[in-house]
Amino acid sequence: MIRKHSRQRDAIYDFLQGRTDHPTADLIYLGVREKLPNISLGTVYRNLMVLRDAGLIRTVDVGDGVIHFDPDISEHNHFVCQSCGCVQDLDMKSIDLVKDIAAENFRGRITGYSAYFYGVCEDCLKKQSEQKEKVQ
Amino acid sequence: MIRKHSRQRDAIYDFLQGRTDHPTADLIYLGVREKLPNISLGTVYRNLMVLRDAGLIRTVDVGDGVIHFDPDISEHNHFVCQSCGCVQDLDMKSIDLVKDIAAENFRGRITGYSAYFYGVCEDCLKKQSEQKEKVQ
DNA sequence: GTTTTTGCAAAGTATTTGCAAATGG
DNA sequence: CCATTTGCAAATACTTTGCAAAAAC
Repeated sequence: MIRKHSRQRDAIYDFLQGRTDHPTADLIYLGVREKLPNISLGTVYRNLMVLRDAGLIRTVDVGDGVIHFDPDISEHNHFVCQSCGCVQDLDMKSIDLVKDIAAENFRGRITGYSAYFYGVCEDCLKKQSEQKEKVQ
Repeated sequence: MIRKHSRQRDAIYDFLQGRTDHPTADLIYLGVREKLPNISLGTVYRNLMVLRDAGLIRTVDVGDGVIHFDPDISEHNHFVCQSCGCVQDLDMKSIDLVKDIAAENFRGRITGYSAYFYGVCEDCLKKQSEQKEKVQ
């Protein structure tokens, strides 16, 4: 639980605000170090988990073995580009419908789900078609 | 790519066949060691990845930081019990519908998704209601 | 015989933790 | 002042890798 303020935690929180690129702890560490050069990676990890437990940020798992962090705490899903690795938000309607579909044939209680979608992002699709044009 | 047979790889594959409990590499190592006491953990990891790349088994990520392995290569989703940690198969209809819902407002190309559902499994629900009865 | 696979141990990667010192209220 | 938080470094957990020897074909 958060009991006191700390410049470090505030800096980490502020760094995340407005970002939609879902950085990893390592990237956050590098970014926050520009304002607080003495901050340590351990402190970054600790505070990210504290902020997560306080419900102020979210962790995002996209199957790459690294935790990503998201300042957007509203219920939404994510997309990972298999070409460039970027993680994007997914504005997904009927997000609860998915849970209902899963619960249909299941005898336990389903309270939620975690999902990520993968494929090729808009930018990489563009680059791919530009490459094709060059070849022709 | 698989070029030669090996007792180790066969034993790992056989150990998984028929299982629905999605064991981790470590558990597979312990299990296979009963038949091949000299097998090493590195060999287990190597072969699990070889089998996965050959499309003979699947890896399952349920957000607990450990890779689980599944001999069932058909498209299906998974459920993790937050009480006991077990991983169960989910017989989920309209599995592709989920992809379609996600693609609605997205400008890239979505080719697939990975999802796991969480909650309380049937067994743990039962245990919980038994506990309640005792207290009353 | 040549190539693949193994066992072992060491390395790698991401994250967590113990502890004395610093900071916050 | 006293409890929380920090920086540092060491530890942990899981997985991957290098290499000489063994196994497969």
